[in-house]
Amino acid sequence: MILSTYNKEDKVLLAVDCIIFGFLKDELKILLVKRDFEPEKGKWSLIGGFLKKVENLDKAAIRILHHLTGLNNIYMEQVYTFSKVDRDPAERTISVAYYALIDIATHDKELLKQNPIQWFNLKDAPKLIFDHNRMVEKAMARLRRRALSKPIGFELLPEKFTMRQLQKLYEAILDTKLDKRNFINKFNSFDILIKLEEKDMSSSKKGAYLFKFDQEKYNRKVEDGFNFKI
Amino acid sequence: MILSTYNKEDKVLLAVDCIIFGFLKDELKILLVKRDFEPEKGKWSLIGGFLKKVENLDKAAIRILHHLTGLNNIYMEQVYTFSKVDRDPAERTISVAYYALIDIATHDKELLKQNPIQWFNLKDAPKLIFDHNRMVEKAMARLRRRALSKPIGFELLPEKFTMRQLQKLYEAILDTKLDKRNFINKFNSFDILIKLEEKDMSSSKKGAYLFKFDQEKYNRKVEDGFNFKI
DNA sequence: AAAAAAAGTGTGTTTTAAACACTTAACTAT
DNA sequence: ATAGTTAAGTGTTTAAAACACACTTTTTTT
Repeated sequence: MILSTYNKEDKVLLAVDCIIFGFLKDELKILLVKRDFEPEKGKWSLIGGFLKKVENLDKAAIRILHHLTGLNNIYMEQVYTFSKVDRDPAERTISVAYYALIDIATHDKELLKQNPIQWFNLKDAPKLIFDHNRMVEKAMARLRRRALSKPIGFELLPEKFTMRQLQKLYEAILDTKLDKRNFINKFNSFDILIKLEEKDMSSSKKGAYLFKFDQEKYNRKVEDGFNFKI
Repeated sequence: MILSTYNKEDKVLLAVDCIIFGFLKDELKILLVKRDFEPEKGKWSLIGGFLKKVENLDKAAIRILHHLTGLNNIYMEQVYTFSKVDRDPAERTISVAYYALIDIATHDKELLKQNPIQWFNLKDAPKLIFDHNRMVEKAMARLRRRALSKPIGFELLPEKFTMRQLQKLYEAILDTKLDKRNFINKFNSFDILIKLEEKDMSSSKKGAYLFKFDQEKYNRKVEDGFNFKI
């Protein structure tokens, strides 16, 4: 067999850029890195790198994220491939965007060592290089769609959380206010939460019951999907 | 500025593969091509080609589809990027899948000239090369999701169509039987159809009223989305 | 004139979504 | 000790949407 079949075809650089969402203090956040090479050195950027010949894109995303942040075992999902001809002024580069959801508190130690990396509130994140802002928008749209069709929260919240935190997470993602009672009724109907004896005392005198996800039921719902109508 | 910034990075071939769906005689169909080069010469394949340095992916998809089928002005949408290391045995190739919906009857003349191209019923399509069957599955999942969140049909049906055809289309996409009365009630509630005086006599003695889409209302619904719950 | 084949049409029931406000618990300040 | 403050917790009623369901009409064929 001829191995040079495609010889006359153009080859391109294939990048992977990661949109890492986190949630802390009722705010959706995004992890950015100060770029330390040209072009656009010193500007804020998504966490990114190049695909190597011997790995697939999922692997590349994991490797790149780990290399720049120290983060391990983060589940990522492909969002979209961006290919405008002059998106990177230095060289023709196509970039595949991946997004991930992580609980900021859990992963804080891993992150703190790393230097030019920082969480920003999604709302007041800086302007990013190239088409990275469009990537964030696209990932955000995906996250919103996901929140309406599957349970979300396991990856973004600490193991134990209050109903209020969960509601604030949905409010942040869907960018809307929700009624407390309807939210709880609705969420309970999914039957994926376990109410704990324990209370969280940090946000009120009375204290708020903590919940955790029933992992098995949660996963089943992720498979089957549901309809969370706002 | 240095243009050799990324010099040490690997470059790869970037392919585009097109999943072209059609609808005829109550059946969802897919357009395939008999591959005329190695590897896998003579096997059935999605319509595909390689990205050139000077075009973006959307443009490449349009060019490739036109080149192999003669089809023009077909709206395509990116689905997913496939990157398994050995997906193409000849050379490391990443492929971006695009899907499109077309009305078979309207485009038949353009297609007939082209030789090794053929419509297959989705159900009994042949085994395809590489990971193309997975691509079709992924595109099909996208199509299903799309049918539940936006109107569909404008691209797949002839200009004038019967309620029965529309229902059969939804049944084919969602792979389920729907109740005639409920389907009509539901669809009418979207208010995007115009009932014509004309009847289609081809499928019954009595004849069935023809409908067409109200283009403007249809487009508005595509923008806003809706919830078609089966 | 009866049979066959597809088209056309509406209602009642069940389920789901949405709106809505007061009580409880624990602390704080006087 | 008492009144005030703050967030937590909890159900019901109403409105809308989904679902189940069966007979009549039109025209051709025999």
